[in-house]
Amino acid sequence: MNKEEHIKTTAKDIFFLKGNLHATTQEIADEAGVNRSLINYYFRSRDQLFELVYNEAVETMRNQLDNVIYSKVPFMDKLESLIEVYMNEILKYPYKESFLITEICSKNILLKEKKKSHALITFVDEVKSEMEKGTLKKSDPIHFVMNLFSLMAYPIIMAPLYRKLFDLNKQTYADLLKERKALVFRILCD
Amino acid sequence: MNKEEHIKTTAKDIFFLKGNLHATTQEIADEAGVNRSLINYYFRSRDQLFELVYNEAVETMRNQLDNVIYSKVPFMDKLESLIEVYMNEILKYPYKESFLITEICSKNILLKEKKKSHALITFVDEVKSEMEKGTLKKSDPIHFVMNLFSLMAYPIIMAPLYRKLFDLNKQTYADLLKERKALVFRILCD
Amino acid sequence: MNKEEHIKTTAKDIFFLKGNLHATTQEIADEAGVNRSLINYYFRSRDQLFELVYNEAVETMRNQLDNVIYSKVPFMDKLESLIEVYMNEILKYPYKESFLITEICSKNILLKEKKKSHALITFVDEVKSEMEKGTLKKSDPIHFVMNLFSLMAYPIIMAPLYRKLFDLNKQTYADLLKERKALVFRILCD
Amino acid sequence: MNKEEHIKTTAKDIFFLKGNLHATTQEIADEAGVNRSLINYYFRSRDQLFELVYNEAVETMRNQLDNVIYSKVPFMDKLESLIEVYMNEILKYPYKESFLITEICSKNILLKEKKKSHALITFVDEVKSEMEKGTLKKSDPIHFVMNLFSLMAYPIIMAPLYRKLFDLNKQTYADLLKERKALVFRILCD
DNA sequence: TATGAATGAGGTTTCATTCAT
DNA sequence: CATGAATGAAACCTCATTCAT
Repeated sequence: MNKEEHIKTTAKDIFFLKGNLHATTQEIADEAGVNRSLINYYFRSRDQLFELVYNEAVETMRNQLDNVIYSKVPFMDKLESLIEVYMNEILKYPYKESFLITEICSKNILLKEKKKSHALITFVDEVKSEMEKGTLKKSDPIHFVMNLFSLMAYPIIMAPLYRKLFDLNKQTYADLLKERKALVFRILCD
Repeated sequence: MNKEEHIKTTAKDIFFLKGNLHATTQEIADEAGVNRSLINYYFRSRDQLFELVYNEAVETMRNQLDNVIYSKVPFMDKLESLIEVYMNEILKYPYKESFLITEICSKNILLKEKKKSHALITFVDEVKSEMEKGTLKKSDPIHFVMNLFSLMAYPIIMAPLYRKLFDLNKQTYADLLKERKALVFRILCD
Repeated sequence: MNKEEHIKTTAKDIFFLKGNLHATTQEIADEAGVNRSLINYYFRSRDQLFELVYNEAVETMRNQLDNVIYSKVPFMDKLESLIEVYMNEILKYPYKESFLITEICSKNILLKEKKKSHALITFVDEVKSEMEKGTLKKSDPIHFVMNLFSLMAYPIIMAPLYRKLFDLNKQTYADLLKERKALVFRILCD
Repeated sequence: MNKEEHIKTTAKDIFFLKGNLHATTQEIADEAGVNRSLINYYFRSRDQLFELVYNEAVETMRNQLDNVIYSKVPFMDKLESLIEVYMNEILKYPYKESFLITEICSKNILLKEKKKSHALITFVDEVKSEMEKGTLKKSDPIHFVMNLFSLMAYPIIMAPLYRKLFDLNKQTYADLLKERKALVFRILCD
């Protein structure tokens, strides 16, 4: 069993699945069943471990979305895939987005990434062209993108709140989220 | 100038406007221009200060929404007001929601509040009756509520990310958000 | 109601009756029902308040013992009175002795008092002369004094421990202590 | 040199030999010649260190007394041993008893220990049977126990006071205490 | 005389990190 | 490769005390 990889996986789960973004090195070490110093040995510092697993998670997501966006299928099929892929991914690590919000957005860690995402430009262009064709309702494509991601992400990252508010158990809520895949599609395309 | 109130306001801004949820007592004291111990003098501990300002912010929001929901106006007008009020409020302290996500949702702080919100039930009932009348498209009212809040909140709490992705300045983004008020209404009621 | 006197009495009870030698000014103020700053106003500092009430308690004790020692009665009567008076006094503020032990003995606060107690010398002289007369068993009078005070004080300051060890309620233990008055006398004089 | 053990020993001496019950972690660290945080590393908190060394000291005492009490020797020999052992032990850490008085007795830390000491019961029974045999003067055995421990402990824990009162140097007082071993025996058995 | 506000000293604890093996 | 020991930098909190009415 590769300890380095094991620590990374454990950390990823603690941070982005369990949502314990402020887990200490001790907590991670305990959960992974290794000595705390080992974390420093492999990753130099807690922050570097964090950054590493965060970047890996982002990378995985980006790859999947790129695959969809650059696939040669009609737009509507692409949109459907995108919803499927994105919602599945975000369900895997719901707190990765939370992290985006609280940590990255407030500090300006984002500023590091310089170039605008090519995949994003590609997708926006397709949206624009669909609007011109009349297959999508006309509006600023940015709104389209925002709507899309809002409708997908927010109910997932706010799951605990909504489950509480509407008194829903895990399975019921999971079913609700599954329904949303079709629902989101309909809202955006009708 | 009342220092107690001033510390509270400063803290609220640091926590929920600037998004520095982990601000130390020293940072808060410095920003407020007071001696650090004064924070303990008034609020006993950092945590109690935090809880206090958080609860106050939640309370303010709740009151505003209640006013809208219990107002005697036609549903569509009510929905319009609700969008107006909620988006304005969330713009005031965007990171209050972030806090909800990362801290409250992951731990089970939510469990404290026992009863389901009466205002929420009222609103859901109205949604249901509009669906029966045919003025809203039929679906699970929970989806309606989720859609509504997703479309409003997510673009605001993700503002820094979107501004970066689409390379937009503050004003442009603010205009975009203003546009959304009508847009969200249309999406839900089309 | 004289607040200065009231604070003093309250402090004395907290310190030497309840045994809370480390009571804070706040605790004392609360118990006395006054503002904490008032304590500083009257007594300058916590330490000075402490010293004051301690000295007063010591003074009271000393006066009572002096009265007995300098009284013109036969030695055996004097000894009986002394036991009566001392045990009653120590029951009033059992933790005053504890304080002696932990605080005064370890630091050298005692060094301040310069002259040997005249009353003590008087008493020791009388013990010596009783020993010469044969009414008391011969030994170093210091041992006599130590025995006397040990037998009286220790069971009182250790009351909570003994009550626990022998599983005795308050009243039973009080009765036991009352019995000791005669007992101590017998042990020393038999 | 094992630092953990060394810290414990140092703390024990500071607390129960020197009588500085309120020694700070810094003082202990300085005295032990270690970094202050090391105390937390090994013992988690100052309180836990304190409890640990206190319990160890109590345990040592208890073991020694148990050995004496459960030894198969005539009662009078046992009593002599008990005096020898107890006085030696209490001389080692005189302030351990002080702690008992001020801290434990006033709060109800004692309540934790549930069962009555078996050794104590054994000893009391033996005392009772000696009284019936007529080798000890008849009285409540509790008084016998109290007398015994009072005569041994009090002059030791009050040593600084008595040395001052009678103007005795360390050696003279030590000699006096040594004399007391026989003296206490005589008083109880005469 | 009395008090609420404000301060500063001093203590404890947590935690990431470094050291030495 | 792995670990236990050790360190130092923050952070927090409590409290006595002082200040200004």
